[in-house]
Amino acid sequence: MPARWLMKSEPDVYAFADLVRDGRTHWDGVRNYQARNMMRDAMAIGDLVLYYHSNTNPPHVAGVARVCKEGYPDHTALDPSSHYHDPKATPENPRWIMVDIEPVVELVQPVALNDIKNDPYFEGMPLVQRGQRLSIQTVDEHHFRRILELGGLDVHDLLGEDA
DNA sequence: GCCAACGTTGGC
DNA sequence: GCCAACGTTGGC
Repeated sequence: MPARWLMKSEPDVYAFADLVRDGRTHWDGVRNYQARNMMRDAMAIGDLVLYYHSNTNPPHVAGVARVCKEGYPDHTALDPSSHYHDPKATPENPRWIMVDIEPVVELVQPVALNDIKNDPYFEGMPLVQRGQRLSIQTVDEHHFRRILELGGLDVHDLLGEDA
């Protein structure tokens, strides 16, 4: 069973529509060890991702993406001209890791953070926990499915299951 | 723009 | 290894 994830992006920086336009992207710029470790150790090709828009009103899940390349060095850490440059990164020890993702489908209806917060079904989901800032989070299967439903998608169809 | 929560840095 | 200072995240 592939794992389920949630990845945050500010739509002004890189929205789900940008991912759809590009067809695929490097998830560069992650500079948090917990998030890095998940990309390095746990994310696998085929894993599905809830694409979450943060720092927008309202914050919401916008679409579904899929991991299409597993963890490898984030070259922006080595690039002095990059906003994500890290002087402590070296080619021998690149320090930061990224994965590639590709779009699967946009939600028919975006699922707002508030709707997730107000639904007891999502109790315990990291996204709604106080102080949770991680830009990459694991998502339980039942939470994942419920988000897709609320987003107006056919879950069985999307996951390739018999109805 | 505010600020709570949290992570990182670096002096000691 | 402690912890104060500082930076970032991200909802509101």
